[in-house]
Amino acid sequence: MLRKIENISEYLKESGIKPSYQRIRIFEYLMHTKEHPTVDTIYRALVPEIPTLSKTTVYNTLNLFVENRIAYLISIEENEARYDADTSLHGHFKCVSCQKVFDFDVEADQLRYGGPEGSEVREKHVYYKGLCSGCNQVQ
Amino acid sequence: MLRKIENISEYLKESGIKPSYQRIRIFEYLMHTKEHPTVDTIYRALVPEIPTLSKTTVYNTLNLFVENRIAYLISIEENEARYDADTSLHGHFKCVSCQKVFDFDVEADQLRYGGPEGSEVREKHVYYKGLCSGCNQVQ
DNA sequence: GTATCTGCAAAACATTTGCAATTCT
DNA sequence: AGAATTGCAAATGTTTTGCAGATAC
Repeated sequence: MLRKIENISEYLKESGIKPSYQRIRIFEYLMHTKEHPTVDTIYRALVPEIPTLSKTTVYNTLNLFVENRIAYLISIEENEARYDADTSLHGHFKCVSCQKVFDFDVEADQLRYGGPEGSEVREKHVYYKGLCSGCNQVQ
Repeated sequence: MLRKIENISEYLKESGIKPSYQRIRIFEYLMHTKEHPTVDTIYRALVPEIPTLSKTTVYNTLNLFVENRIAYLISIEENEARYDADTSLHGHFKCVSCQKVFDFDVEADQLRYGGPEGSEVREKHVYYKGLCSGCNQVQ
């Protein structure tokens, strides 16, 4: 489960990131959405409130979050990067028909094997592709 | 395990794909490599023998393979698509330092849960990121 | 002979980079 | 003032599209 974060500014500091206004707002957005947003989605959601915001800053900030491991880059979409502030183990199910992405539970003990011998696993990703229940019935 | 394919032309036909020369050669390449090649890699490997080959054809052909489910699109690389003709369940481990991708075994029973209720799972992908044994020792 | 497939060139995007302006302490 | 951050504009790189010529049945 996602750790309860009361103070984003403190959390960023702990993670080695200087808490600028833009960084706080972007992390706040990422933390409160379940949508695995793209850079464009984040930009469009925040630019009405932060009119000077640029996409470059969104790119820079997300790269910073990923490097400092407080967000995951979800590679489920081929053409564009998606981000998730929930770095706990869970699966993503992508419907090939309606394109929606659903989260689902993965038990930690279902992935016992830690990877090749002597290596250090930092992120575990599980994703499925198929037809979601809605699209499956229509067909 | 990957099904033993004796006759690529027949296999493409069975899969609903007209076996053109380019398609046969591209599938043959994909089947015999373990490298999860990019479009560019495939193109460069084949163009010396098929001088008229174009990248557009490689793109078209790989999209066709993915649609007809005889190849997987591996979304482990952010910037470029990689392809795999081995559609059996196995994991990909990507080293964040040397960028290499290693295959590893995933037991089917490690992913018991088939996905969200009522849905049809077509592909299961498991990938880890971290440091491979070589890069882990150096640090 | 008609459908399909191929491949060139151009277009469309996502992302990165260079650099100047701004902000923070 | 000095260092880091931001944001614009241009560059880069991958993938798609339009369309004409080639190929196959």
